[in-house]
Amino acid sequence: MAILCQDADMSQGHRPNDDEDVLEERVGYVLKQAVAALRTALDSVLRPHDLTLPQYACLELLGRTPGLSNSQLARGAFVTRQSMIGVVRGLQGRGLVTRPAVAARGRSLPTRLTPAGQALLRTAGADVQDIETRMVAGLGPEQRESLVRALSTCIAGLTQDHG
Amino acid sequence: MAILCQDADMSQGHRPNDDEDVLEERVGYVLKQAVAALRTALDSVLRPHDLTLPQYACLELLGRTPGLSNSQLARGAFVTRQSMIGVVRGLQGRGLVTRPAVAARGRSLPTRLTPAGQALLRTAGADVQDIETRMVAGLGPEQRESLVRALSTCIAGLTQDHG
DNA sequence: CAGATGTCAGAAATACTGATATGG
DNA sequence: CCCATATCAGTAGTTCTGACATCT
Repeated sequence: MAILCQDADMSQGHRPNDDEDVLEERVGYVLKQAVAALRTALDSVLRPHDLTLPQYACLELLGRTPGLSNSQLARGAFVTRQSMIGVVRGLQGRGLVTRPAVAARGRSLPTRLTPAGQALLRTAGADVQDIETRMVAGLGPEQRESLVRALSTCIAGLTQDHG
Repeated sequence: MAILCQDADMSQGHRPNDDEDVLEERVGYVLKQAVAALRTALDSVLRPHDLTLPQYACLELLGRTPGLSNSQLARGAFVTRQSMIGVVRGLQGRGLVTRPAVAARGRSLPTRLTPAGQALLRTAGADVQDIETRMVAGLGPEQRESLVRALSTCIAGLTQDHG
């Protein structure tokens, strides 16, 4: 049991022992805590740009890979397809992305950044980059590498088949 | 820029170079991916117990520290106070937690597990423990320790003051 | 007075479920 | 037929914002 709990006043009545299974419990806990902190920091720098995190993620994905479909964007931004429909429409209404009205091939409607979308991605992206830089500022290159490797191992353990 | 994106078909047009700033970008990315995988796994084992993740987090927090207030539970479960009100009421309606109607001291209404809540926490907690065990199964003890340390460093970098 | 807490209300974004339809 | 896609509808849980009252 672990996953969650914070610094409130958990000090009373718990007192981890620095060993046992406490360690493995804390992995899920600090994982969630780290993402919460990252989320808060990103929200604060995205707000001045009038962008939510899913919206920014959408822009970044399109800047990296133009022409992604709605489903691809949804998977990439960790939201449902239904939610991504609203996100893309919001960006479309602000003239940040374009989308063909009819599919040229299949059902996919490839979305692309407009010049305005590219400009916003550049400015907002710089602020986001600052956050990420600050996040890993306390880690050396090899520590960052092992962090990414360890997290990838965790992901693999969670997503593999088992029963 | 990074934070997000998944395995879809990002292979076209990106091709990370294994060096440069790509690494630091991937930290936010794999972080989010790991939490998403963890969330999915937890949801699936919690569903048979008729528990959402916030509900389970609430039970676990109360099992660890009986008598927590609504605000403390909210912080610990990474949800807002308003959301935790609904979570606690749901658990209260199922007879899993108890809460005094009036505050004995101050405004805090300390919540505690009922015997039924303790029993459910034991059974559901075992399933959750399995998930966490599977998540870190591919890591050695020292790798788990350095993972927790690295994440804590990231949290510190994100939460410290800066202008 | 400031600060933490408990609660309420309304608007907005999101998730979940289920359903329909098209295309490979 | 199977699967991925795009989209819609309804319900529910969550967030955000703002507000008010109580207690330390």
